[in-house]
Amino acid sequence: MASIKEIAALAKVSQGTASLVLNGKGDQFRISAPTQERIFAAARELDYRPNISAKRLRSSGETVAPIIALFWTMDPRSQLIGRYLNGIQKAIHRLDREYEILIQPYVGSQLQAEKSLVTGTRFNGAIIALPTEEDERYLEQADIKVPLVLYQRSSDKYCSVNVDNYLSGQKVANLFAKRGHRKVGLLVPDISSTAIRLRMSGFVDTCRERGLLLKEEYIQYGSFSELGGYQTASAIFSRADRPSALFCISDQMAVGALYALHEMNLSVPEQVEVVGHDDDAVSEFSIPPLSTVHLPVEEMAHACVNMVVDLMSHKIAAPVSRLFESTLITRKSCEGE
Amino acid sequence: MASIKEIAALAKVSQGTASLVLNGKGDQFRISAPTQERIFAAARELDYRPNISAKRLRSSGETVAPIIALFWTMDPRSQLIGRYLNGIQKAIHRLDREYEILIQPYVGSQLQAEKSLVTGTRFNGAIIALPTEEDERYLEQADIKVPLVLYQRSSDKYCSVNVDNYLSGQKVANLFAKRGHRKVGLLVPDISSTAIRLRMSGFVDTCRERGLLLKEEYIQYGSFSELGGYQTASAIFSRADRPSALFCISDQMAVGALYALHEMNLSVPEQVEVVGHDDDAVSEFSIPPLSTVHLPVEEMAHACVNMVVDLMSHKIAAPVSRLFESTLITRKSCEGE
DNA sequence: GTGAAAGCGCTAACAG
DNA sequence: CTGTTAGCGCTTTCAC
Repeated sequence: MASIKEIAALAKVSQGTASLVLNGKGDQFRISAPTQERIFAAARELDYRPNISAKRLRSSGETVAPIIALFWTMDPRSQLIGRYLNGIQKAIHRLDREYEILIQPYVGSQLQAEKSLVTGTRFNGAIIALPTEEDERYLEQADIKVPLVLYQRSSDKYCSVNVDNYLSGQKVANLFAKRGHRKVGLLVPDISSTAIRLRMSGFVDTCRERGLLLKEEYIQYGSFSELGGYQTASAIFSRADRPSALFCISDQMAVGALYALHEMNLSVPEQVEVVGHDDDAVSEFSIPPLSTVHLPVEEMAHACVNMVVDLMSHKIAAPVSRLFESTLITRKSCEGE
Repeated sequence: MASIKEIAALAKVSQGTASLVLNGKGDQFRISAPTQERIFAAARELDYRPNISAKRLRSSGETVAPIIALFWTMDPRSQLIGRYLNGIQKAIHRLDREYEILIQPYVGSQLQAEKSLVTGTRFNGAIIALPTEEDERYLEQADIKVPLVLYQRSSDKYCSVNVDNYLSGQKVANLFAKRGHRKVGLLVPDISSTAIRLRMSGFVDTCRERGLLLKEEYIQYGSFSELGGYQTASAIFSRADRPSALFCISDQMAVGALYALHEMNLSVPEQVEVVGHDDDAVSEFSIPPLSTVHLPVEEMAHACVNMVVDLMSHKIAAPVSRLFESTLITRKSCEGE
């Protein structure tokens, strides 16, 4: 990467002059037009980009606030980011000190490509949201010294903020049992995620215990999207032998499922009861309104921020974790008792 | 902010030693335990946070890629970020050079609080998404030298990527006219945004031209959310004298409106036809599926990235703008001709 | 009008 | 085991 030194050399001026001109102060300092043009030409030729770190270091009249990075996977779940970000924002606002927040998108299962995590050269602390199982494995074996908090994951090695996912699955299965269902279905996002696996096993295990029939054909994996829900629900309910209740481990999928059922003239909740997961904004206004497992996203975001701040200021050292509990929200698609 | 120098002084060691220890290399360099403890204690006492810029500058074996910042408002529209981010990500991936992307959340109408825009000390170029009208005014009068692209806004002073919002409104009004409606309603997000105002005037003007009746009571302002759509639609349709078609300038609001209509036993599209705006993922799976104005978000994201990159490399100087056209997608809530 | 030089906070190589 | 030193790339003050 070309530095300002090289620009100066090429334009046959001193570094200082080059800096002035490149920062638009040429006229102010009355640098002659030809000189300015030579400098700009050199910059264009060498494709000059100022080094932000150097700029910032030097111009450090402005005190630089500590930086918290939020690693977020660039996958279909990107929908969820809005809600979580709002929580983060509010939590930071409440702190006594200023922080900069920087969102670092990364490709799921490619966390190891993010060198900044090990070099610690971009931020003072980080929150890693929704890592895939592969990413978790990478983290467990890696030696990361930057203060780190995992969101929606648990770990022995790092701090974490999580929700009892297994319990969430159990709650839904118990609800189905109480409602007198015998045959139940399950839609699972085809995403590598411990959280989703736990919700699934909580549900599956409890179904077994309570004698609910969860045939293999009643479990379908689809993309984390309305379309995924539509396709998988269609697959399950197009058979003659169908379940009377359906758990979708994502509200987005549940919305697609509701549509599929509507299309097949199966009425919800009369013929099929449906429960989603997450409590997205839309679920209160779907037709019918969707029963769902509410994730305390804002509270968890808050906890993440506090934890990473404490970690940065060495107030906590050993990995701690906070476990939240989700709540079942019953709406028309599957009323409570 | 305490620097490593002060830590070293307080712990009575040299700066070098302090650096070693604070970076976890104490054991590796066999710094004695008491010394290490003294250093850590000093750091804790002075609440030391390493200066990231300095770290990065120094450890610059890793070449630092130019940084593109994406300014995004922290308001209810945060839902939209997922789709746009995906577009950005893909566009960057296609470039020959590496870039870092950094998302900078900011509070709507508070863009002037973001000093980094004028100091240019955090990124090499920036995209500003969805500024409010107040933010636009600030930008017009400010003297910002960092390469800048406005997304979903137009400007004479800066580069911009936009869609013909006025035309979008016209298209919907024309559709309603063709469908033979006489009385029409309008739901508007109560957000300060030029884009939304233009969509609105395109719709209102064309309604007038084509002789559609858009009474004052048929225009409602609500929050950019399902709830907002629900409330405003309820307000319009609870009267005896109601419109037969409804344009919601946001799919999220449209979803709430669909629910309100369902609740009032007004069938869509038989009694009321509904058209949304944005083409969110959900609109294909609402009940009934929602006709909507498709925003070419991915293409626009792509254009933003290319533009800011060209700006950074001085390939373009004068402000240029690209205008996209939206397309009307007709689904069951309001079929085409 | 332009150049020279100092120094932002930090790390790493080298001494001792 | 710990201290000293030389910059990383940039801006800015002060000379000339």
